[in-house]
Amino acid sequence: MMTMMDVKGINSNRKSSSSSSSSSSTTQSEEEMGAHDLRRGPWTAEEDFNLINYIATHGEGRWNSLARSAGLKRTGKSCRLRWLNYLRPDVRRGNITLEEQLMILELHSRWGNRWSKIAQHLPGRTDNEIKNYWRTRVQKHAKQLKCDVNSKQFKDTMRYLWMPRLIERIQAANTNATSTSTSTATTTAAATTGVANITTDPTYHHHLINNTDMGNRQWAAVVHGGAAGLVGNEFGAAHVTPTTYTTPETSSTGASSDSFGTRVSPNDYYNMNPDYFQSVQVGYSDSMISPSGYFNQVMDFQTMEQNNHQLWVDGGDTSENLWNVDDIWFNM
DNA sequence: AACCTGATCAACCGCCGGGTC
DNA sequence: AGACCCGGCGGTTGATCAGGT
Repeated sequence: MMTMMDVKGINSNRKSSSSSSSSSSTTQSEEEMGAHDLRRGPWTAEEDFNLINYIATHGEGRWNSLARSAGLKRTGKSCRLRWLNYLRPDVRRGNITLEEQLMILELHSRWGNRWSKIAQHLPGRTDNEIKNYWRTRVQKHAKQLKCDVNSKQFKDTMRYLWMPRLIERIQAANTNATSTSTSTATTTAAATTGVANITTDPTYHHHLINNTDMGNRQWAAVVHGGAAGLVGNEFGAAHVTPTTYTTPETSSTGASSDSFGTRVSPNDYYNMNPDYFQSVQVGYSDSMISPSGYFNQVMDFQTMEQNNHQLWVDGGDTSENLWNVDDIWFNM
């Protein structure tokens, strides 16, 4: 049984207490519950404790009745939100990794503001967190570029500039990790095979450039390409280091730590997210493209980047910020 | 040290769809 | 059929933090 000190929410809340909440009017939820003494605002450690213990015993669901049964003076919605976004044991905390950034960009380009759908592909991340990330980081950059976040210009910048650059960085981290990892041989062999597969596929370059198609095949490769990137980070490594890097092949004995120092074994993670792991594997085998093979195609993007640069600059947009990718995007 | 400003993110709101009666 | 409840989603708010002046 957990103790009060285990509760994550201690001193972490930002909003004012219920006595100074932003609204004094009766809410819809209050009316629904027929209650007049509902608390709002930041959750206390005691409330967190009660909610966690109740769910540990009785499980999730039926949030309104859960709130009452647990003795919480909260709406069901509030309990659900607190649980899903903060108290759930598999919630990841800490910085959004490069791989996660890449995935968010890609998935958002496909699905738009479908945060929960995007979050499903980022295990441990909540829709709220991704939404916040998008609004605070991505939209900020759109603002700096003086273009609408939904404009073609901004989407092209993301697609042809930031995403390839993210891949580059992931690849660089990958290379750095593998160069000092005991699993170098395995990874290199796989990479070599993958390159061969790609270069014998005459349609591949077209697929890369015709990015309306990038979502499925290539993305599956990118996802699995996280051997030192995404997969490694799925286990909690904010940034790949030689000491924490593990390939999928060796990951069963490997472990990495997140920014909070929690060590999670990959096997544990796969057990927690079997669907996700399966989907990644399916995507990878379908694509027949190795991670490194995909990353090698970055050169195509770089060529496009240069072409785009010429096109856009010549076309009259001489904004320095527009092309100062590292400054505006990666140094966040 | 005090103030200002922008960034962050937990929590709230309103709306909608599905299920039940 | 329609009223009601509930859960889920996307949008928004605002307290707090951090860095700059």
